[in-house]
Amino acid sequence: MRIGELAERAGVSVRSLRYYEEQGLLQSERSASGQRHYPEEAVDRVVFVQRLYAGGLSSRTILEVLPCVDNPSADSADAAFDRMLVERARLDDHIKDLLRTRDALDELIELNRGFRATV
Amino acid sequence: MRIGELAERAGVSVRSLRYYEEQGLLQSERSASGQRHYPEEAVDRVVFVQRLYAGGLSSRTILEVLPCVDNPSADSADAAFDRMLVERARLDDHIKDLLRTRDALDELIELNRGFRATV
DNA sequence: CTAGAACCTGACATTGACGTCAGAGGCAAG
DNA sequence: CTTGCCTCTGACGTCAATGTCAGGTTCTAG
Repeated sequence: MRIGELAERAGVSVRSLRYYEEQGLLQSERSASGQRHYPEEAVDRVVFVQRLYAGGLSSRTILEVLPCVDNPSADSADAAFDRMLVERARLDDHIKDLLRTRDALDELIELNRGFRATV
Repeated sequence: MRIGELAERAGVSVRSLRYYEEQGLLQSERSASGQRHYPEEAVDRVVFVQRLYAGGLSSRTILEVLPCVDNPSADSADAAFDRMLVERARLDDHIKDLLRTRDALDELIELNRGFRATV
C-alpha cells in the first residue's frame, strides 16, 4: 500500500510516517518513481511504534528496542533486551507517579465537593 | 525565605520559580531591593504545581484549577471545579493508555525471554 | 571594606515530534 | 489529455518548560 493508506489505517499523519523512516523505525520499498510502498505488516508496526511513543520512549530509544521485535533471537537482541527492561521500569515509575497525581486530584475534588455541598 | 532556598526545598530550579510567577502560579512579596520572598506554604504550593505538571497539565490549565486550591468556596471555583474533573478524567485515560503500553512491553519481554531461554 | 554568593531583568537557545508550505512530479478516471 | 488527488524532497515553524548567558545589583561573612 502507499503512504496515504498506511497513514489512515494506522491513524497517524503522512508526515509522521516519513519521520519514522528518517529515524530508522520504519522501512519502505520504493517504486521506480520513488514512491513508498508498504506491506500489510507495516500497519501493526506503526501502531506499535505509536504505543512506545505514548509510553514516553524517544525515537532513539525505540530504535534501540526494535531488534526485540524484528528478530528476538538471543545474539542480536542483547542490548535491546536490556534496554527494554530499563524502559519497562521507567514506565512503571512514571505510571506510579501519575497515580499519585490522580490521587492528589481526587483529594482536592473531594475537598471541594465538601465545600460545595454545604454552601 | 528567598528564591534559592525555596528552589532547593521544593526541588526545582530558580528559573522555574520565576517562570511559575510569570505564569501566575506563584506569588511573592518583594523586598525593598526587589528580591522575592516566600512564606513556608510556598514549598507545598510549588510541590503541588510540579505534581500537576507531571500529570500533563499545562501552565494555563493549572492556573484555571488553582482557585480550587486557594479558595474552595462554591462561587469562585465553579469553572475551576469543572476543569478539575475534566483533567482528572483525562489523566485517568492517559494512565490506562500507559498501562496498555506496559502490557505490550511485558508481552514482548516474555516473548524474548522465551527465545533467550531456548537458545 | 571587600570578596563571593545570591539575586535581578531580559533575552536568546534547546528539545522532539511533528505541522505546514513550496515547488515539482506521478497516477487513475473520464 | 487533463483534472484532481497523491506523493516526493527540503526546509522552516511550533510549542512549552526550562537552560543559559549577559550585565548589573544586593546581601553576607570575615
